[in-house]
Amino acid sequence: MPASPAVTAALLSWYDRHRRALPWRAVGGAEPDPYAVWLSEVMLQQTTVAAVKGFYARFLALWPDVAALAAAPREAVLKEWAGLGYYARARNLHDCAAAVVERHGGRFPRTETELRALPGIGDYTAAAVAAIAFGEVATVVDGNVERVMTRLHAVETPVPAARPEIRRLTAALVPRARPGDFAQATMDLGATICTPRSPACAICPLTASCAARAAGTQALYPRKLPRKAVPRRFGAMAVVERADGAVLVRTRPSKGLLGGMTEFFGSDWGPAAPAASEMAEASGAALERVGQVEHVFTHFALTLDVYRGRSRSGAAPEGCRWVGPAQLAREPIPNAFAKVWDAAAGGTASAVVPVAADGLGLVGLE
DNA sequence: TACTCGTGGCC
DNA sequence: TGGCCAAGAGT
Repeated sequence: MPASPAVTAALLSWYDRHRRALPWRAVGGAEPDPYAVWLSEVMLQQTTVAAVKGFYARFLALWPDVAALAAAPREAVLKEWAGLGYYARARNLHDCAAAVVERHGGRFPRTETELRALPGIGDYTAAAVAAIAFGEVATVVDGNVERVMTRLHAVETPVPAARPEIRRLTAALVPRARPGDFAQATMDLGATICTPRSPACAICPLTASCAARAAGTQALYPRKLPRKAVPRRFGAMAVVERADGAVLVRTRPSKGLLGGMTEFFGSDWGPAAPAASEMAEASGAALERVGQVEHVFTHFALTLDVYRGRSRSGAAPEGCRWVGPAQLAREPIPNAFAKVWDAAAGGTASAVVPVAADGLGLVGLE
């Protein structure tokens, strides 16, 4: 399949002048570190560059290579991932590191097929690591590439049904010489020029070849089917203290929503929040309601009534445990529950632990 | 195929 | 304010 020299050349030329400087990118033609490429690609799944940068730096400092990450305790990996979202990625990341050590002697395999067989590596990440880290001629298709290609060719089929067509269109443009740069160029273009809203067509290197631009319809692509409305659920969560200042927590089931993460004592989530008396009885504590927090997950919104109080007996309800401040700081607490902590701590001046605001919450636990 | 699975920023 | 969006994977 012959490449399209004009579009590919224009894109690579633009990339050579305007590529973004990102921490995980090798500089000056240096060899990319496959571990760094893989780690960044997993973190970047459905996640913005801005959100990833701090997490990436901390992971690389704590675990500089795949063997170090494989040897880390699972709880430590989850704790460092807390706040980044999609926690199955953290579990798969850890499993993948172990698999690379066990199956491949601690070196990432270089082919798309071998990479694809590892935990947490799907079609996109396998192609991206193969192309960027190893120079394999792989077709990398992410959300940016979809947007660029559907505009370039005015693809009328909505995604995800258009994926096979988008893949063919992309594959026809991949150069044998610089497949990794081509992939990153297309993604950089999608992130900075061919953006979802208000694309900067006037300064786009592909504007002369773009079918949507010629028709003035660039904003219509990629075509998408309407989504369903997100339902709302209600529940309650309580920050319960023991006399010595320990707090009641429990670990969520290892799979599913926020799998393996730590939560405070709480109710199930459903059409209505439980009554205050119900929460008090189940927790064995005298509770006061201190507020409400709102959190929007991908497919539902959650409203939690927040309670705070002191245990009467010091007994932990079934499945719960007491943790002191030092241990609490090591717990993997997702942002949804960090909001609960903040609301409980901010409820009165006599909050157990002072809370500052650093944008990540839980500063009072450090 | 269609659903599950976080979070923050944007307009 | 709320819907949309972001370098997707697993089931």
